[in-house]
Amino acid sequence: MDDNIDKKRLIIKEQIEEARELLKELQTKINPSSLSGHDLMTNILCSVETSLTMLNPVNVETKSIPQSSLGHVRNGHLFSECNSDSRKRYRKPAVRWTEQVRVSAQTGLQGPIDDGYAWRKYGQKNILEAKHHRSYYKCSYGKTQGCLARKQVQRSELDWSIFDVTYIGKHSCIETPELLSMRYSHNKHQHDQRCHPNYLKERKEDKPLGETYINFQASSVQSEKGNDKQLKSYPSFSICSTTSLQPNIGNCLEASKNHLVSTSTKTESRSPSPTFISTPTASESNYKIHNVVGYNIGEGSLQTTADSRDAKDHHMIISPTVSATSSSMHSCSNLMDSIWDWDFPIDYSRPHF
DNA sequence: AGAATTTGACCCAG
DNA sequence: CTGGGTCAAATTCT
Repeated sequence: MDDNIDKKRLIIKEQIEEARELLKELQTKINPSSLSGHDLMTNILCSVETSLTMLNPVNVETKSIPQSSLGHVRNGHLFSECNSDSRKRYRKPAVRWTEQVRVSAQTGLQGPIDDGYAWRKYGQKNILEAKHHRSYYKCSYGKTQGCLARKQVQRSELDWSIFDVTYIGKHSCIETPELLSMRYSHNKHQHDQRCHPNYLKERKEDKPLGETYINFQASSVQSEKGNDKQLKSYPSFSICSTTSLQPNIGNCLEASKNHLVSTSTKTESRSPSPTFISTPTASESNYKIHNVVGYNIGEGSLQTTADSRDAKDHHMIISPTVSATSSSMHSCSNLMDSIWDWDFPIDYSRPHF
């Protein structure tokens, strides 16, 4: 029974990974001057990554990522574009997620390198009780375009070959055509990177390569309905994303009909109980993805993240019967966009899986 | 010379 | 008070 589920998940995962790689390929073929097209592809890629994440909760090492070691984002600094008044106002924490990237002697020079963005290192700290220092990067366009994206890179405590890369905030910068064409263009990218004099040095230090793990971290949201206050915790989810290249874009998003990854909400003290719901399908090779980002609130409904613009209406409901199909990339993108809120309020406790 | 990195000091949430 | 995050001057690199 468990084997059956694992097989199905494996197939779904392979299909989505295939989709991801082909989307990246497609992205490189889009006219770089067409920002909307590129943005669309980026959104789809994000959605695919998210789906992969939901499919692989148990594949990630159960390494503890203590809240303290992940630190926090202070409003004043992260949102430094604010004037001194608005610095004091509450701002939602920026979206934050962690990728774990494995580096090995054998595969160190293969696979996707970096994330295609230009980063500038602005700090390095030794972290208490951590063997390895943490490096701090911000987007190179932070000054010129006010992009607030940051990332932190730290070698894993448990596995020397794994780097924890924590991304904080969305890129708001407009990339140059050169960057756009470089992004997701594996061959060119790898060539450029390897030929860059800094490449070996950077790779040795903080530019992990190869297998990637992504942890979307848990959050707690206090919602108000009338006079009732309710604290809801949204469990984290994680995924190991391998980088296999497959030749066929075919139906990448035809994932598992009747497969649903969901998690339950909790109130106050109860632990969240991540649930993988699966029912048999007629054909294991023909899958369709359901909304995988959401929270089971009972009666067949899923609840997703808060609408940040309205604190009193902290969530929206998505029916699990809505499904994404591969018939239209655009509709898929819209759907995925609807289920993933980049302004998701997040806290930084360790993954549950 | 300009860009990028390093590193000690500072800030401030917890 | 502690320690993670950031700043910015000094240093190194291209």
